[in-house]
Order: sequence, then structure tokens, then C-alpha cells
Amino acid sequence: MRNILLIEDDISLAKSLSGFLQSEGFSVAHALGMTDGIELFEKENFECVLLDLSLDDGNGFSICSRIKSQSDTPVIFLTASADETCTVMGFEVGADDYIGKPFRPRELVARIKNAIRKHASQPLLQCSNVVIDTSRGVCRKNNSEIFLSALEYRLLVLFFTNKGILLSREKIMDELWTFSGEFVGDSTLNVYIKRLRDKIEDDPANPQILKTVRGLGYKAVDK
Amino acid sequence: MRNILLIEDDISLAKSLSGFLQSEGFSVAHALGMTDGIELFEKENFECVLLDLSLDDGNGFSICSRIKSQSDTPVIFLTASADETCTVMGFEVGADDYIGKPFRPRELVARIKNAIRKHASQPLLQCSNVVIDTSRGVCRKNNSEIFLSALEYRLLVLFFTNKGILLSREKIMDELWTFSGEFVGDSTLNVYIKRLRDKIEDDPANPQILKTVRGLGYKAVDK
DNA sequence: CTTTTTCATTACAATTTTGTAATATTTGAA
DNA sequence: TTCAAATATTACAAAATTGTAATGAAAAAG
Repeated sequence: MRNILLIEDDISLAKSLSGFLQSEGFSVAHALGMTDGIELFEKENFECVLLDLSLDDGNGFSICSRIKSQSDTPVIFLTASADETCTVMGFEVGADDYIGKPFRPRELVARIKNAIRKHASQPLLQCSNVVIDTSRGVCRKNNSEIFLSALEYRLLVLFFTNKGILLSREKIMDELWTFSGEFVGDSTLNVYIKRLRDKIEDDPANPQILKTVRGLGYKAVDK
Repeated sequence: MRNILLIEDDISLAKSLSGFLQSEGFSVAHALGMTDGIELFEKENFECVLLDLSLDDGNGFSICSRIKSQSDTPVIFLTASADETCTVMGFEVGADDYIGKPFRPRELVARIKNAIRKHASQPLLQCSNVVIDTSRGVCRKNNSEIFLSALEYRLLVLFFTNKGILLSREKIMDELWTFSGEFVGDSTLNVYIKRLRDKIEDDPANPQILKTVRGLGYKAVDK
């Protein structure tokens, strides 16, 4: 939790920043440049990315676009060149905040927390070619709408907000079927999984999105 | 649209700011102090609030808390005292951004747009004692869940994301019943309104949330 | 290989949702 | 006040959702 990616080529600055953030309860991964940074980002899961504008092997703007094109993880620019044009540019490529040096540590933490808090939940949940627009409550596959019942919708939202994460049967049942003290049988879930697969999978017999993890539960996976 | 509330006691600064923001396509309402500001806020609907920290009749922090306790409208502090403690404090009372003077106009606009964009995708929609948690797809009244069917849910989400804004019957029908070339009769909407009221209103016969605007449409109102 | 366990699939009845039509009620205008 | 238009309410059938149970298939254990 509270995992942060810091992309910064000034080693001594990076060290002191990491140290400080760790003392504030974050865990920090550090990348020296663009290539490193993107690789790390795509491998691990971060709650926030701190990004230096000028790097040896690329600039922060392109990293930010790249990150934003594949996820909604908050990105904060941390940079010496706090000139206005760069700032505006930063927001244009999707940044969540832009902080000029010198950094004031408590403010930095406040802004990181703010970004993480705001991010807490995205309106668009995506998995492969299936998208849930939670701001309208609709689900689309290849851009054409598919109608989900109330409970199917909730179940899919649950899976998509936990993309890549294994959900035990118990956890799923708890989340979905505990709204009025009602308890439903265990087989109900099997049937709902089947119904969802029939609606969202290209080949429901060979599910590529809703995967079974035998003995443990289910998870939604991308690609 | 793009309606902004500026709470600032320095008249000349307020004038020049308003002018600039208007030239950028925003419409700006100006309040001189806390009392004014809150009154305006509670009467009209704003997409963003710009807030001076020091006002004649109160301080920005308390206004911000007050606003945040009743809505999720983005609040940006605009202030001379950009000292770190104030900044941290600002974020603690729920601010979305904190900008110290001197303002750089294009950056200001970028930050306003950023705040509005982020806000557009909030997971919690609220109207009076009814809350929709779009990150789970559930609706609660006084903290206990009420079960909405798929279409009821969508309709309520539509109303809540347009809180205070009048929605014509036509617009509503377009938004909800145009997912497969199907067209449904006009009276359908009347019935759905009735069903929603029965579920969410304290006294369905005297709706306080879903208001009828005779001849024009419906709107959801707070308070 | 056989058994056991787990999950997938199917079929089914009870319930709910959905859209319509018919009937009231309210509202504003004449 | 009376009338017409708009909205509210009710009742109803068709369709979909929901949960269950029974049956099949696949995977792991023995």
C-alpha cells in the first residue's frame, strides 16, 4: 500500500526524497530514467508517480502521456523548471499536480495524499474490450452497450475494480449478497459467473477476462 | 456551464480575475466575504470555487470545510500567504488545490480545468440523505441500502450527476432509452419517476429530491 | 485409473422488472 | 370557475431477473 514510483535522475535528490517519503509511511521505488521508469510502472502497481520533468533519456511529458494512456494512476510533476508554459503543458498531458522546486516536504506529502485520495475511484473501469462507465452505470463491449442486471453490474464492477487481484468466493458473496441479512446459496455465484461470461466474453467457454482460480476464487485479468 | 464562484475581498483583484476567467470561457459569480459566499454557494450551482484565505468576515478554511461537508464541488485556495503550514492546512480541510500569489493566469486556468475534470469523475453522488456510490453501484438512504433496478439506478445517476440542473423529458429519454434502437412510450418516464420517488423520498407524495418542473422536465435538488 | 472435489452448465419456478394503458389528480390558462 | 394539458397513480401482462437444484465436466488427490 501507499506505493510510490519516483522517476528522477538526480541521485542525491532522489535519495533524500525517498528517505523522507518513507519516514512518512510511503514505500518508494526509484527509477533513474524514462526507460527504467516505464518498465517499473508496467511491472508493479503504484498509487502515485512522482516525475521529474527533465531526464537524461527522455522528458517527463512523454512519460506522463504514456502512463495516462494506460492507466489513471495519479502523476505529479516535481521539477525545477516551474515556468508557466511547462506547468500548463504538464496539466495538458494529464498531470494531477505540478510542484516546482524547492519542495516543501509537508506540502509535498499533502499534495501526494490529495492526489491519491482524489484518485480513489475511477469512472471508467476497463478490462480488455469491456468497459464499465460508472459515471453512467453502463457497460460496453467493443463500444456497443450490453445490458447487465443490477447484480450482474455490481459483480462486474467488483471484479474490474480489483483487476488482476484474486477474489475469494467468500469475499464476493460478502460484497454482493449481504444487503438485507439475506443469505443465498453457494451455487448462486457459479451461475452469475456463467451469466456474466456469456455476456462479456468473446468465447464464453474459454474465458479471457473472468478467470477461475481453482480452489481459491476468481479474478478479472486484462489482455 | 463552467460556472465558477470567486470568494475574494480584494475588489480590484476580483475584478481583474473575473474578467480574465470570463475571457477564458468561464462564467464567474463574485462574493466579497464568507456570508455572501456561502449564501451564493447554497443557492446556485458551481463547478468550482476559488477561495481567498483571508476574508474580512471569516477565514477560507472554515468556508472550505463548510462547502466540503455538503458537496464535492472542487475548492481551490487562491492566496497570498503561501506558507507551508497554510497550504497543508488547506489540503486538510479538503481543498483540491492551493495556489499562492502571484497568480500566473494560464497556470490558474490549467489548475481550474484540472480540478473540474477530476471532479467530473467522483465516485460518490449525493442529494440530501440519498447517496449513490458509483464505485460499487449501490444506492443508500440514511446509510441503509435501497435496491434499485438497472434502469432505476441509471436514471437516478443521471439526476444526481446533474443535481440542480433541469433535465427535459426528451433528454432523459434519449439518455436512458436509446441503447438498442428501442423506443419506449412517453408515459414510461412518469412511471419511473414515481417508482424512484417511492424508493428514495421520505414522503413520496411530497417529493423533496426529484422535483417536477411543469412543462419543462424534472430535476434533482439538494436540501 | 478411480475417486473426490470443484466448477460449469442447464433447467426451472418464484419474483421482480419493464413498458403500457387506463384513470385520477394537479396545474395554469382562459 | 371551467377547461385543457401535464403529471401522478394504479393495475396489468410480458419479459427478464433471481436463486436453487440437478446434472456434467474437469481437475486434483489418492
